[in-house]
Amino acid sequence: MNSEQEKNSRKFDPTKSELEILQVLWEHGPSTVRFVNDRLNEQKDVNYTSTLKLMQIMVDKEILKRDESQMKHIYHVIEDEQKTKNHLLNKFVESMYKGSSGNLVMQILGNNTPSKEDLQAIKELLNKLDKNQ
Amino acid sequence: MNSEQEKNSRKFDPTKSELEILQVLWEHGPSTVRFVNDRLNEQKDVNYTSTLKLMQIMVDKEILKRDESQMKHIYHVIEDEQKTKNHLLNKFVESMYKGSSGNLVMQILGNNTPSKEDLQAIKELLNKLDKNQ
DNA sequence: TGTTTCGTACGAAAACTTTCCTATGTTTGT
DNA sequence: ACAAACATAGGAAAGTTTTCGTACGAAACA
Repeated sequence: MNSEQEKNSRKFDPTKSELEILQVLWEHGPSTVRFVNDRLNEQKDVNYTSTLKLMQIMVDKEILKRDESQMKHIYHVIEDEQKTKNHLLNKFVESMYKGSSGNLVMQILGNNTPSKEDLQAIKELLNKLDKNQ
Repeated sequence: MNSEQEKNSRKFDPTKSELEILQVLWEHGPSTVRFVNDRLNEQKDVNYTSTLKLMQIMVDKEILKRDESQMKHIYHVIEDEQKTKNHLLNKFVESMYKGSSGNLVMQILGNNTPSKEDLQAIKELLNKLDKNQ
């Protein structure tokens, strides 16, 4: 097994705060600490150096990478957004629905009220899956 | 706002270990600490008193309630399984898919491979929703 | 050039979660 | 009655995550 594969298979389990930072970076792309901290402060009080520290830790964990060529370092997420979300989704389905994504979908459709657009999009996706099988 | 409503609106955020205990109780119904601990030990090493402590904490947090009429206390989950799961699901959708459950379903259907039975069940549910609208 | 503002680095405190040791009482079986 | 097995209670230790104080250098600007 080479180091590339090791890196990919390393389990990636962001903490609550790390996830908040990831979401800012996913939404806005590579950013400075200042920018991320400003976004976070729209939701909650958090000190600049706290955000800095967290993002430094995330670099250590190889969740983020940073461009240090400027004084204001630019941070970006290493792993693809979809890949990470899919991983977290699978973990969620695994622990909450015994691995059955069908169960989860049924709970969504049954207990919540998805918009008509959502429903339409889902139907189309289902049809496409049918044709491909 | 009366205390009943406060109780319902109190945010409920089980930790990782608490969730493991909840899952045992959801699957097997009201149980003793001994039973829960035995189930947990099928997956990981954990001392009896650790499980006891955790379940006592969960009683404090009003996640569990216990019947102390016997020497072996019987613990049961206070909130309904579906309600709790729905709450956690909503939080997940909120933070990961900007609140759009449609987005989540699409990711599931697109990136994973649900079984034919799952797909069929989903279609039927969709049809039922259509008729009710 | 001096001072104010803004940046990173680092360590330690604070907060939260998890684990388990010890004390103590109850039940079971000999 | 005694010992062994089993139950709860409580607190402290260990582990993890989050927050922030302090130090110090670079940039902006009066």
